[in-house]
Amino acid sequence: MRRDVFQGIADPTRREILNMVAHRPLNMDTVAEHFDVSRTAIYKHIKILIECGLVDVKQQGRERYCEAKLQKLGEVSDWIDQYREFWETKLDALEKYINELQSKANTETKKKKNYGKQK
Amino acid sequence: MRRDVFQGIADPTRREILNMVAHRPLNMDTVAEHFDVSRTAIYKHIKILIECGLVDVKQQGRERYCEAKLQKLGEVSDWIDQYREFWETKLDALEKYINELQSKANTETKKKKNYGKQK
DNA sequence: TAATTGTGCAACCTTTTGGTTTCACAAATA
DNA sequence: TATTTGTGAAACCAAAAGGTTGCACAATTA
Repeated sequence: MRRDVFQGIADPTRREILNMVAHRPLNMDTVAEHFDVSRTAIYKHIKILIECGLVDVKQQGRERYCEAKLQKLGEVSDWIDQYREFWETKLDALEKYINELQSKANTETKKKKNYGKQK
Repeated sequence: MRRDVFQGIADPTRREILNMVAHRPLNMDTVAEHFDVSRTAIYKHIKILIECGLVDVKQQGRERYCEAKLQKLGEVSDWIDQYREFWETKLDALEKYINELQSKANTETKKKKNYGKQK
């Protein structure tokens, strides 16, 4: 099964768990008590968070403390950043494309993109 | 079914679709041809992207052009930003918690968080 | 007009997701 | 020692995700 950060944060319960343990490490049951689904259900969510590297577990006596490893969020952040200009300049894809066409027409540059209909 | 941006970008195929149409609007089949799964499978992905507001469709004759609406990525970006200090300062949750404890001990402030074991 | 092209959708399938209840077990506590 | 507490895991379930094939149909093109 696919286990990447994007999937890790896809579920709202998991984002809530992350938010809890981001502030301070918490043991399993403390996390679970915060939700109205079963303890086991929360364990499964935590397991997924562990598998995709967003949470780390430290044993302490019989308790297991979850702590957030938020560095992984950087992957998502980086992915988004490459598109930031598309929305922060208030241009949508179409406007941006038209701009590209116009500058191409003006400077007679050769094609760089390859998604076009090539038939 | 849940339809938010987090879920929209959870699937790698959908991220790839988004990347394609971010650069310029493309009609359905052009997008579909780029993948080795069936056209219908890609349509379903596009449908999800539409439902969570990341893609918009413009009819043009019998063709339907998908264009990216990347503003929605801002929601994810904002969510991540609230945790940025946790990883960019190179502190993990535990260190940060210890720091919090220390400053509390020093200034005798009252508790603000409520995730603690209150039993 | 006939054939092709771009699309939508229904029906169906398998795997994953998100949940449950139940049992087991070791550590801490009365 | 007996009980409570924190955890793990198995067995099971319904629904959602992600995929398929096949048909329908209107717009375009030969």
